[in-house]
Amino acid sequence: MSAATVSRVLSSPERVSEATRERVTEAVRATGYTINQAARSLRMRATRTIVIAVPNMGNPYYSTILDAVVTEAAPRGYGVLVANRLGDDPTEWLRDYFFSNRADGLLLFDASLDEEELSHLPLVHGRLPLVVVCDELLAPRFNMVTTDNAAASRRAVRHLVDLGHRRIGNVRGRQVKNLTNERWLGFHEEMHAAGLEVREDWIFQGDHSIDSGYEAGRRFARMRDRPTAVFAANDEMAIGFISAVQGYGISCPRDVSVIGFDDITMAKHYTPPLTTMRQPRDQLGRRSTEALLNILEGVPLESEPFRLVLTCELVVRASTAPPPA
Amino acid sequence: MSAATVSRVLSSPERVSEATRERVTEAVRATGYTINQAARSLRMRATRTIVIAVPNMGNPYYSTILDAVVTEAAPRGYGVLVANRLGDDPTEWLRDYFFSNRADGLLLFDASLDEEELSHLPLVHGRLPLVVVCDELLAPRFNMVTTDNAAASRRAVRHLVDLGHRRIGNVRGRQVKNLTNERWLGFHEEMHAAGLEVREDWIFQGDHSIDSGYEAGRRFARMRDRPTAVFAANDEMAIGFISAVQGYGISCPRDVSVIGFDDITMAKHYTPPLTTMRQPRDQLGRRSTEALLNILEGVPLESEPFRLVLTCELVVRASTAPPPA
DNA sequence: GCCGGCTTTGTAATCGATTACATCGCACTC
DNA sequence: GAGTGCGATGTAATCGATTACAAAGCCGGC
Repeated sequence: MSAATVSRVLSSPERVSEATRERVTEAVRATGYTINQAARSLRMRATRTIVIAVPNMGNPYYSTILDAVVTEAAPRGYGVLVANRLGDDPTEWLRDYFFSNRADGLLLFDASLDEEELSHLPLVHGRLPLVVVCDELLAPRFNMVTTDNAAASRRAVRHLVDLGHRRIGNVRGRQVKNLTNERWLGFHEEMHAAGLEVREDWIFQGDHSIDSGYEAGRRFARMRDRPTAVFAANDEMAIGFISAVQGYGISCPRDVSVIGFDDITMAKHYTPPLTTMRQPRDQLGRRSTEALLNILEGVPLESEPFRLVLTCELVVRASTAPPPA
Repeated sequence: MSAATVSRVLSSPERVSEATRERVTEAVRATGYTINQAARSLRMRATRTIVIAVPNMGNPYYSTILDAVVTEAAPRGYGVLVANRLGDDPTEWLRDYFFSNRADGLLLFDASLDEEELSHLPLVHGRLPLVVVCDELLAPRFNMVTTDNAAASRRAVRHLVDLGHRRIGNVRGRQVKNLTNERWLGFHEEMHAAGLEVREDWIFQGDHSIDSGYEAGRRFARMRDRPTAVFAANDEMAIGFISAVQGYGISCPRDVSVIGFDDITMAKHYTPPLTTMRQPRDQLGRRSTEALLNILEGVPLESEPFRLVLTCELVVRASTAPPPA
C-alpha cells in the first residue's frame, strides 16, 4: 500500500478501486491518521488559511463579523488567522502573514494600506486574493463588500428631520477611514438637501470608542446653545454620548434625540433603546468570505472584480423623538 | 551562495562571517525574499501558530480576550487561528486544527471537551501544549488560567448583603460550564453563610446572552413576591434583566439592585452604570498566551503544570443600593 | 613542513503529501 | 495467442527550509 494510493483515497476516491478504498479508509480510522497540513501546503502552494485584518478585535462590531467569517470558512476547510491592530508598518505585517505562505487570502477591514502595494499581491486564478470589507479602497480593481454608508447616513439625518429637528449635530469618527468619511459626507449632503446649517461647534470629533462618545456628550452638556438632535457615526459613540448627557440631567430623547449606526447587540437593550441604522454584519462577514474563498478556489464570481454594496436598515427605537417645544 | 548559508543568516547569524552575512541580508532586502512558512513548518515540525477555541466569538467578553491573545502572540512570531462554536463533535475539530499540524498549541475557553482525549495530546517538551482559560478542567494535570469565580461571587453577594438585602435572587448561566457552576456555588455558599434562604423561584436560568437576561427580567417583573436584589452571572444578563424590568416601570436600583459579572466595556456606560465584579480580561489573555508559548518554546513555567488564579475586583457603580424601605 | 584546531561554507538527507509517468494486470477482440 | 485498451497501483521527483556532516581554508605551534 503506497503513500500515493492513500493520498488518492483522500483527495480523489473515484480513482481508486472500491476494495482498496475501504481498506485504506479503515486503516485511517484505526490508526487515527491525520493529514499533515504543512506538507500539503508546501506541495500544493496553498495553506487553506485566510487572514482577517481588523483595526481592533476588541470591538464587538468586528467580533460579530469574525464570528460569521469563521462560520463560513470552517465548513469549506479554511482556517482563519487574526491579525489585530495593523501596526505602523503594514508592509511588515503583510510579509509576516501573507508573503510567507501562512495564508492564501486576505480579508481587509482597514483600507489604510497602500493601494500600490496591494496591487502587487500575487494573483490567484488571475484575481487578487483580497476582499476589502466595511471600508473602501478607491481603485475599482479591488474586490469589496460594504454597505451604503453615505445613503444610510442620509436616511439617518432624514429621520431626524422628519421628526421636526432643524438643529442637528454629528459625532464623527476618525477621518482616516473611508467609511467614516462616507458617513460624514452623507450627513453633510442630507443637511444641505434639507436646507440646514452644518455648525462647526456641533461637530464632535470621536474615534469610534464609547469613551470618545462620552467626551462628546460632556462637551455637549456644557454648551449654551445646543442642537436638539445628534447623529453619531456608530452605536458605541451614541451610547457614550447618551450616558454622558444623562449624567448632566439631560434626558434622551426628551431633550436631545440621538441616532447611532451599526445596531450592535447592546443597542436594543440600552436605556433608552437606541434608534440606529442597522448594518447587516452577518451578511458582511459571510458574503465577503464566500467571495474570497471562491477566488482562491477558482470559482467564478458574480462580478469581476467583486463589488457588493449591502443596504442598511433604519431601526426606530426610543432614543429619537420630536424636538422639545 | 548556498541555501544553507542563507538559512543560517536568518536563524543563527553568529555562525556566519560578517561579510557574507551582509551580502545575504542585502540580497534578501533587494529581492524581497520571505521565508516559506509551510516548508519551515514541515521541516521543524512546528507551525508557530496557536488555536484559540471559544464558544462564541461574537461575545465581546471573548473578543477582548482574543485581542490580548493576538497582541501577545504576534511579537513572538506566532499566528492565532480562531475556532468558533465547537461543534457536536470536538474530536473532529481537534483533528482539523490540531492533529493535522495546523497549530502547535491550544488555548481552550470551553472545557466541555473530553479530558481523556485531551490527555493524549502529543507532548511538547514533556508538557501538554494546552492552556485552559476562564474555565476549568478538574484534573490538575492541565495548565489553567482563570479567575476566582467562586470567591468573587461570594463577594458580589456579600456586597448586596452589606447593603441590607436579605431577599436575593440569581440569574445563572448554563450549568455545563464549570465557571458558571463555580459562580453558582459561590452564590449558594455566601447565601448560606449570611443565613439567607435560596428560593427556587428566584433562580432564573439564563445562557449568558442579553436576551436570556431580558427574559429573566420579564419573569421577575410579573412576580408577586420579588427579591430586592439579583446577582447575575454575567454583565450581559444583568443588562438584559435591567432593560426588561425598566420596561415594566421597575427602577434599578430604587426597586431592585442588580450586580453583574465581568465588567464589559458597556457596563460603565449603561443606565444605570452597572455594579459588577471585574475580571482582568487583558491579563487572562496575556498570561495564558505567555504560558502556552513558553510551553511551546521550552521555557520553564512558574509552576508545573501552570495553574494561575487571578483575582476579580468589585466595582461599585449605580445599579446597587440599599433595599426599598 | 606537518598537524591539530578552528571557523566558514557547501553537500545532501530529511520532513510528508502530491502527481506525472511508468508499470502491471486483466478483459476483450480478432 | 497476440495485441489493444483501460483501470488500478507503484515509483520517483517535487515543494523549500533546516541541519548533520564533510570539506575546505586558515592560523599558529613545534
